[in-house]
Amino acid sequence: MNILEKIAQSKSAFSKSEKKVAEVILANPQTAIHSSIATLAKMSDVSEPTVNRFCRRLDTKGYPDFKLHLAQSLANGTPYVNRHVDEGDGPQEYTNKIFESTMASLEVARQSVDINVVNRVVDLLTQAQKISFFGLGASASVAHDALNKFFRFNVPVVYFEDILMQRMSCMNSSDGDVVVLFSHTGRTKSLVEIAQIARHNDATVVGITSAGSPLANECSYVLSLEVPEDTDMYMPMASRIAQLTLVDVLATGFTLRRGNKFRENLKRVKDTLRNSRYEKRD
Amino acid sequence: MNILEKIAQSKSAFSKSEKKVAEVILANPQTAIHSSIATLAKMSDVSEPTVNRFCRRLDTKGYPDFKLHLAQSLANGTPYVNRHVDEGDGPQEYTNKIFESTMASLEVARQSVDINVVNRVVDLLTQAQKISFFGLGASASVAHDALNKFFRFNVPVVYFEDILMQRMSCMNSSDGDVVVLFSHTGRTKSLVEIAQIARHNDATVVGITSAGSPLANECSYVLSLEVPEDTDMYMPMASRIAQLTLVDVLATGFTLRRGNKFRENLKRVKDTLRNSRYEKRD
DNA sequence: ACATTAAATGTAGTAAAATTACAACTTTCA
DNA sequence: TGAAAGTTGTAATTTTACTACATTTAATGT
Repeated sequence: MNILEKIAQSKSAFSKSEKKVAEVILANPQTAIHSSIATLAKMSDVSEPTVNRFCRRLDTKGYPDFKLHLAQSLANGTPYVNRHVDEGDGPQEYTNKIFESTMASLEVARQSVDINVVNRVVDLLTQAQKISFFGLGASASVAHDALNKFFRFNVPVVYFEDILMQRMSCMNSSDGDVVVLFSHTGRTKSLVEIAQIARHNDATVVGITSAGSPLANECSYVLSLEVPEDTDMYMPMASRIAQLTLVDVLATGFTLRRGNKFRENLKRVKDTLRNSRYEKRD
Repeated sequence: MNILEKIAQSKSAFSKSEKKVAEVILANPQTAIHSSIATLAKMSDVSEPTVNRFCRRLDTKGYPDFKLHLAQSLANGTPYVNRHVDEGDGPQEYTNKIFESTMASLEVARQSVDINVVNRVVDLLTQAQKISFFGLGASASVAHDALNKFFRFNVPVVYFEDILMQRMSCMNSSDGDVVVLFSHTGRTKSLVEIAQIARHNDATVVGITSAGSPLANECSYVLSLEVPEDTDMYMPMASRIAQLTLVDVLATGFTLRRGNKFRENLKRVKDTLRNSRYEKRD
């Protein structure tokens, strides 16, 4: 587990002086890994053995071992999980926190993806007669994005923002059609209804939503993404990004399945856009 | 750069004994990071100063510093550097690669963001009479998402997919209006025109695009995101996610600027959605 | 082939860093 | 208030890393 996270969490288990050490390390971890125990002790205004005890409390063998763990936590661009934005943060702080927590969420999401389902869904998509992408609210833009991606593949793909259009579209669906539904919570009533309608019309329904939700129960296949809740801002943030990344994964799987020739075709699609762009001169 | 790669590459620059050290480290790097210079010397059958010289040749300050670098390289099982999807990849591989390269891109993007501009743009947004979000193609869904976010803030916010609507909207803009334009390349002609129209009508134009592009030149403020090119798939992937994360940053800055009371208001907006959802029972 | 020089490696001593043992000081609760 | 548990610091010890220098090995020219 990420040791910075661990420090933040076990704060209550620390003694007064140990907390001082924790503060200093959390404030500038990059400095910490390049300091000796003596300098860190001085920075935290405690004695050297206190720093040592601090390290052991975190289940490391001692200071050098702790530094190693710290270095690893800082290495992989997935620094602090759960770095929530708070009131007093300036632009520098909140910007970093948002980026970092987004990355952390992606890491969690990555580990929660069921590869077998991914593979199965890619299968379905490559064989689909028609693909529909629907989502409401924040997930609408995810569906929108999926449309954009799959549109390039020259397959029949459908996306509606309007809930009634979505319903009508699903009513007209049939065997061989795939309906992909996006919803973080999986509790949006209208979307659950759409899933039901689509299934009654023999379409295959894929839900990109949270496991065990009402929507998940109505789907033929569920790609569940475990994403730390964005409780702070009352806005969906990380969940959306995880969904989009999953769309990238599906799109990538799709192109790989279609093979090399198909990818050349994609390049042509991109080239077509050239006329609508200003040339890049190097 | 990953130090293990570096060791492998600089093999020719090493002396005979140094090569022995390199071998041992490459063979079992996990052991190496937990060994002292003495044990590593014994394992490699060389003297301690040789190990030390080996470390310096790799541009580290000494053995402890080298261990730090090594630990970072080992963190997270070869982190995400240049992990491009290729032909033979199975679902497991391409899923991981996509997630990892997305995270890597976010890290790069984070470092390239100009905090001062972020702060300035948040300023503008909080004071705007009307906010418009426009983007075309892949960036359309980003604009769509921005709409969704800022709509919750109860500020006049506008988004159109249709290029003509976008133009008309910009023609009607006036002093105090802020137009935010999304484009990865910044070379889409119609979007550059929109920037010009908006500026002629005294609106403030914010570009979320690449620095130095034609679009950037037409904007009052440019939030440039440096994102590694997604050359592989001929599809915008990481750039999009970086833009979305930046939208999150702006939205967060916005709410922070508006203060605590405002955030309670956000909570109410969220609660309003409750009726359209199935209850969650724990 | 041998001498001369440069490079590489190791030995031994030194400095620095981390850890331990223990003493002094706080806090807690009867 | 005073004993016990917990916390923190001082000083000594041990471990670790580094430096200076001596020795060996390799390279080059005569």
